[in-house]
Amino acid sequence: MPTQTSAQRREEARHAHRAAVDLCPTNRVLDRLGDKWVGLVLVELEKGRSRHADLARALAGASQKMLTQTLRELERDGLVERSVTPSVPVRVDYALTPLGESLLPVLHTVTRWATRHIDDVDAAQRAYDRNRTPRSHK
Amino acid sequence: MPTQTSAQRREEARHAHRAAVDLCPTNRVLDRLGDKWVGLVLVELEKGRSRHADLARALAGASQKMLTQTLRELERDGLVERSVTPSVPVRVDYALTPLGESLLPVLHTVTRWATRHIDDVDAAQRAYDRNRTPRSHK
DNA sequence: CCGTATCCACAAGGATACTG
DNA sequence: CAGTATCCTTGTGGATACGG
Repeated sequence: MPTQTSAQRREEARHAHRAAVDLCPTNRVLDRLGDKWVGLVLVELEKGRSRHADLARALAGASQKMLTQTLRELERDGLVERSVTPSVPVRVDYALTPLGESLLPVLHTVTRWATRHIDDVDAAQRAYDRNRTPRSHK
Repeated sequence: MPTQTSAQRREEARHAHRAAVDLCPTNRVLDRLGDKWVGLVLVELEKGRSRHADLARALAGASQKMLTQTLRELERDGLVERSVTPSVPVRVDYALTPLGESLLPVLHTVTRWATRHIDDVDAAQRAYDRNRTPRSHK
């Protein structure tokens, strides 16, 4: 008589595998890169140090909350450096750290693939949708 | 007298910018790559064609629903090909398409950066957290 | 064996208003 | 100017059960 049912064993395996996935460096990086505004911020900072207000202008689609949150996460990861100049009003600049700059080539690799193959992806999506959503007339 | 308030103009700009972001090939790809199980599936299929059940075993952490959903999305994007052998019970295999294989080097670039620099990221996070959550004793 | 349908919890993201 | 706090809507992912 087993001390655990097979369902119990499977659930344990699920949790163990999930913990491993969450620790996996690649997945952690993909996760960060997958955040909605991270790519845009990196591209913007690649042009050079930038003030908060300038970033806000460049990322007009992002809410103030999301912009700040994104910058904080990147700062915590050591990818972005935040520097405050205590004037009145205060001036806050953001810049890539060396670690952040080392990530740029990775981003460029993604961008290159995307621009080269996005047409293929679009075509595939259209073909897929065509076969599943046949023209309404029967 | 302006026909729109500045608040209205800013909101329009937000929406316009967001639409552009959603269309941007790079962001679309980052979005897909950021999906929780996409990286794992690609790594698994890189080893070769695989049955659904084998993928389920390899991705023990993923629920059946998410596994299927992930595979569908990748199929729709033209990255993965699904083939059904109508035996009893049915046998379903998944394999990378040439387009999917062309994405592997991109993934490897991410993996390489991640394994090389994850220690730096961890150190940065610890340092950041240390300065914001000072030891409880005062 | 493979897939779908439901229902559900939680996290991500956004709108707004307010502070130093 | 930069940031925080609050509230709210939506999307993502998971558990479970059922069907071909």
